[in-house]
Amino acid sequence: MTRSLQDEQESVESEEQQELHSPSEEGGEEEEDSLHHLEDEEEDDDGEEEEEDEDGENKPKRRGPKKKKMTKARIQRFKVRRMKANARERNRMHGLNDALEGLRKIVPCYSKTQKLSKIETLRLAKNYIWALSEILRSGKAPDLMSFVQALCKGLSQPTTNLVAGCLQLNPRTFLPEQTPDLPVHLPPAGAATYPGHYSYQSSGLTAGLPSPPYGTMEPSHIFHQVKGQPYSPLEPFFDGVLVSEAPAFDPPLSPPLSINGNFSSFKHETATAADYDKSFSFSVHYGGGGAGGHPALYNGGGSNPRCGELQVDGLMGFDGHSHHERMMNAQLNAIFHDS
DNA sequence: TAGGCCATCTGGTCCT
DNA sequence: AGGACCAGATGGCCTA
Repeated sequence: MTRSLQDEQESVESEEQQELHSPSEEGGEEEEDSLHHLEDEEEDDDGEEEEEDEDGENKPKRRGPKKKKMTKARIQRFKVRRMKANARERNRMHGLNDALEGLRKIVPCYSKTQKLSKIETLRLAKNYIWALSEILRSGKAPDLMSFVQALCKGLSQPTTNLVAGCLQLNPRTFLPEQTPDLPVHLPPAGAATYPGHYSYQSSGLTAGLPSPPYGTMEPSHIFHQVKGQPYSPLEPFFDGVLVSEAPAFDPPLSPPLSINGNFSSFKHETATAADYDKSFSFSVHYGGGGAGGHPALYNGGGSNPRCGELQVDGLMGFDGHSHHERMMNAQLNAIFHDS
C-alpha cells in the first residue's frame, strides 16, 4: 500500500516523463493531477509559448506573480520533495495513530474489534485521567456509577453504551438523576470541578463539535439502539426501578468486553501469562440492593464476591507497565481496597 | 443516500 | 533548504 520513500525516489528517477505511480492507492490521482500540472508548466517553459497556450482558453488565467520557470531539474526536485514530504506526513500520521492505538489500550473498553474513534478515544482518555486524578486527589474511591458517569462525560451515545457495557453497568442506571445539565457526582464535596463539565454539559454539545449526540447523557442517547439483553450481574438492582421505562438492552457493542470490559479483552485478546501477571487489579464491590434500586456505593469489603463484586482489574493499562505505572496502580489498588 | 470516520495529499508556516 | 506541524480538501468505506 505505502511505498517507501526510496521506491518513490526511484520511480521519480526512472519515470521521468511517465505518469508516476501514486504512493498510495487513495491519493494517487490527486498526486498525478498535481504532477500533470507541473508538467503543463514544464511544457510552457520548454515550449515557445508563455502562459497563454491553447489550454489557457479553458483554464482560468492564473493571477499573481508569475511563477519561476520550471525547468526539468526544478520539476524533478519538486516532485521528489513533494513525495518525500508526503511520505513523512504519512509516517507522522501513522505515528500519531500508533500513539492513539496505545491510548486505546490504556483507556477502559479496549477492543480490537470495536475500536473507539479517535475523538472518542481522546475524550474517554481525558475523562479517565480526570477520574483517576480525582481518586488520587481525594483519596476516596467513588461509587462505580459516578466513576462511569465521569468516564462517559461528553462521549457519544454508542461509546457511552460501550463504556457502560465494559464496566458491567447498565447504561440505564445513568438515567435517574442524570440530565444533560447535571454534573456528575464523582467529586466529593469540595472536589475540583470536572474540567469537562462546562464545555460538555450545559449546551449538550462538546465544545467545537457540532454533532448533537456529543456531550449529553440524554436517556434517548443512552438507550438508543439497546435492545433485550441479559446484561450484567448488576442488572437486577436496577430492574425494579427502570425497566418499565427504559427500552431493553443490546448486547455490549464489543463482544470481548462482556465480562470485564477491557480487562476481559485483555485476557482474551492480548494477554500472555506474563502480561496477566503484570496486570493490575483492583476491585469495586457492589453491595447489593442499594436504596431505591440504586446501586450501593462502593464498600471496601464486599461480602459476596460473586454477586456483589465487580472486578475492575485492569482499569489501568495492562501492557507495557512502567515502574511508575505500577506504583500508581498499587496506589489505586490501595485506595480501592482500603477506603 | 447522508453522515461519520478515516487516510492521504497538499500548501502554508515556523523552526533549525 | 529541509523537516515538523498543521489545517483544508478530497475521496473511500461503512452504517443507519
